[in-house]
Amino acid sequence: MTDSSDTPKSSGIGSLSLKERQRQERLELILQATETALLEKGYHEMSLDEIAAQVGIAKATIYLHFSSKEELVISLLKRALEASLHDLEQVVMKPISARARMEQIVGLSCKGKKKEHGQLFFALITGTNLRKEVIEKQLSWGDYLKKVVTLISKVLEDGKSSGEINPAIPTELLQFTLMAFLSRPGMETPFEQQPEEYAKQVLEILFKGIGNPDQILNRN
Amino acid sequence: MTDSSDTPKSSGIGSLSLKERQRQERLELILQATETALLEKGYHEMSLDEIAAQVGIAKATIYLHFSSKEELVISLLKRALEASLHDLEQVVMKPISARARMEQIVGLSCKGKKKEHGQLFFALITGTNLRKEVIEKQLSWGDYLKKVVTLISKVLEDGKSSGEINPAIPTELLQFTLMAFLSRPGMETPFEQQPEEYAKQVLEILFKGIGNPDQILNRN
Amino acid sequence: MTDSSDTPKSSGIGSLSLKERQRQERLELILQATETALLEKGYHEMSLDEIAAQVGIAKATIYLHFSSKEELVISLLKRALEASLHDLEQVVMKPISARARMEQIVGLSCKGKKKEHGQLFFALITGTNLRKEVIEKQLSWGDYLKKVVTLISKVLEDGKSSGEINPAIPTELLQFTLMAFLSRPGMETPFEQQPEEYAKQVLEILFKGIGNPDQILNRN
Amino acid sequence: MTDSSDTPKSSGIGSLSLKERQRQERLELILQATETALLEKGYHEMSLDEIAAQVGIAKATIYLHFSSKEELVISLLKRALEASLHDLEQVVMKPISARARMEQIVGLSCKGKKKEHGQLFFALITGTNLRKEVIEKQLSWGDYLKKVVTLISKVLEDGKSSGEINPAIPTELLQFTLMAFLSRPGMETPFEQQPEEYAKQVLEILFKGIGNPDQILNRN
DNA sequence: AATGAATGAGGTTTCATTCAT
DNA sequence: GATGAATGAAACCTCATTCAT
Repeated sequence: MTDSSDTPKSSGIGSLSLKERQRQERLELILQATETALLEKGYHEMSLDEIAAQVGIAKATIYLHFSSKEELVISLLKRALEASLHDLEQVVMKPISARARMEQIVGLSCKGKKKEHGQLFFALITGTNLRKEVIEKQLSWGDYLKKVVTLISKVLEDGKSSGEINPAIPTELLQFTLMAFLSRPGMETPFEQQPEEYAKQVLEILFKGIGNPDQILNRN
Repeated sequence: MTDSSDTPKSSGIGSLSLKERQRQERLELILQATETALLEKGYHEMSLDEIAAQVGIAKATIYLHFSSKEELVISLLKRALEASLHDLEQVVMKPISARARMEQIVGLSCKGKKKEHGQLFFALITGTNLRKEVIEKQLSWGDYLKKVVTLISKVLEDGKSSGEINPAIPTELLQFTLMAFLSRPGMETPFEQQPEEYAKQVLEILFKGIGNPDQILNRN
Repeated sequence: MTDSSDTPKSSGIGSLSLKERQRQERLELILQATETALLEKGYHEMSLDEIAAQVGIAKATIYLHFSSKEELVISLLKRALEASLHDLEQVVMKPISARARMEQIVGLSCKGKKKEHGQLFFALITGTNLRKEVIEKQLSWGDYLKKVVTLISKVLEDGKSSGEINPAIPTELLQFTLMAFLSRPGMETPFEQQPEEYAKQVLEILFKGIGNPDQILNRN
Repeated sequence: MTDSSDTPKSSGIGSLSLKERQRQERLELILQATETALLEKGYHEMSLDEIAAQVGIAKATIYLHFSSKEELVISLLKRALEASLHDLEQVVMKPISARARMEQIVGLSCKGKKKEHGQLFFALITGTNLRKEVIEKQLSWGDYLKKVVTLISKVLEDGKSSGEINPAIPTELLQFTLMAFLSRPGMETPFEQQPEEYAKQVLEILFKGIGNPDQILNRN
């Protein structure tokens, strides 16, 4: 109902009124507290009482910004998804080789965690414990996935065009292969502390394969 | 408290008494209903009222088999984890090439779903929405992962020994690479309906890489 | 409904049939377990599961002897009340001085505890946590009290007749005074381990009072 | 959790804010309803549904004042114990004869009932049916008894010093004797409607004893 | 605008009691 | 006759949501 996009009531004075700025700050605090709680405990274990206490406001005040608990979380996740989509787009558009871009994409999925936009891509949703129904309908998860796939496809096609990537492999399969490295299966990645190093290694494998080069040479 | 491993009183007649068989059947029904509800709605959204109604028994009856909601779910998941570990072990021990075994392992993660032992590996836990604390303490998730990694490592080492797999790649990285294909990032795999075909393709990529063979040859 | 006074079905053989004797033994075990649990935990905290387990029978078997949990406890208490009334009567009828009998009555309230008939008199009911309604209607607590008072009155009247007790004191007041020493206010009595010694001391006080004899003499 | 000792935010206006006063009033209503139910039915038979209905509020509202059923009852009893201790202390400190004070102490145990602070002393706890464990741990019943005994001892020692009480009788025995009259054995006291008259009579007996004065005189 | 207070709906759990074998 | 199994009724407690101030 009430949304973060509410326009301030009086834009006459300079820019935003003091009240309005405070309001925005509070909204930000609520979202941050929610993010922390959500990643730590998941949707159901997290209570609005807790968040209000964390921010230092009354529980009812949350309802001035969001019409329900679900809307609060959805709103948070939407922002995160948009941000991750934005980041992904930035990388995809870079004027560098396809492999270099792929490396950065894999790196993206390791950074961030709770700091920047809350991990990246899939891992974000995984830990929330939201109903699938909600994820699909409210977050348009399907649409999100499609956009991600489209962006990634562009890089892959670029790779094929430039001769970096084997054009014989169907793009659909390449998509899935790359995306498999973007979520985490509940276990820590190796090189957890050095995402760049990790991404480099993954790409090396991805491109050269794990097969023994001797046998491959022999095969030809 | 009461567990599925309770041995029947074995009155010596034939096999299991009628009562005992009925008991086992109902326990199985409860577990199935729970699995369905768990995968569909997650731990919190699922209620015992619902499960009891589904099975056609009174809610209190569930407590004859499990001492709490948590124990019910934990018990279900434990069975599934053990089953998946068993399946994995079977494959690992087969006297076939490492690559063939890896192909079957990847295939395992696609089959089953709710049918056989409830998906496989990680995906199973992902959708439950159980508290991390519970997952670790009650399910020994850490131990489970270690066992999986150990089994997979065996195949990978075998591959290195037989010359199938590039020995220059650290096994730790190989482990993670393979496991990345065993969980699903919330999206359908391509060839969803033909796990074997899908597994074959993945292995092809995994071994040969996605790099353009021409360039690779040139690089040497 | 079913009561302990059930007559055996076939009294034809000698005395009681084997079955019947076993039945009586089991009933006794149930009552004992109930007494223990009742004194330890009170009516509500005590469960039939617990008692059945203690005796080593199925919970449903208890219902072959008593038609409800309440009836079981009532039955137990009734027996105890009757027994205590019997003991009291024995003492009252003894051909000894009133004071000696009073001493023994006070002593009665200290002995027994869980051993014999479960404490005595009031203390028994105090710890059970039964609804007052039940205590009155099912146990006829009022009738019980009346009988106790009547018996005690006899001793007191005897004391007055024999010149031991001051005839100027109303018997009603004497009754209450003596009975005050028959229940315990949730605290241990002094001389807890020597009821006889304790009873002797109480009687000494009861007869001579706690006033300073010098002043009393002076007063006259 | 929230306790009756929470200080109002004291907004500086006059005394307590309207909200705060209403809050206190309802808390008082809850406690009264609880007291009634507790004395009437005991801890287990009494339900929060019932109390809420009695007060005319929702069940959940009770949890705004007390974090659990147990805490509610404990809180009620604590207040009553403290009040009774306060009353006792007032009497003990009065600059009147020991006997006069003892008379008032006995009188205390008859007044009040549900009206003032909920009976007095022991009788209060007796009817609640709380687990012994709780009574001891949460209510510090042992400590309470000790304080009562200490206060009473003071009066008794005073009596010995002033020559009112026979110094040959051990104080410990005197304590118990007096306290025997402070609890009620489940029966009504005589002179129920005139506590002062009753107390006077008890003290008369307590001091002079029930022995026949003629015999006592003769004995000397 | 902000909040403290109130609540209704729902969930898990316990047990005395019944019934088919 | 004895029992294991099944159950219904009820209790406590939580929390997202609303409302009066």
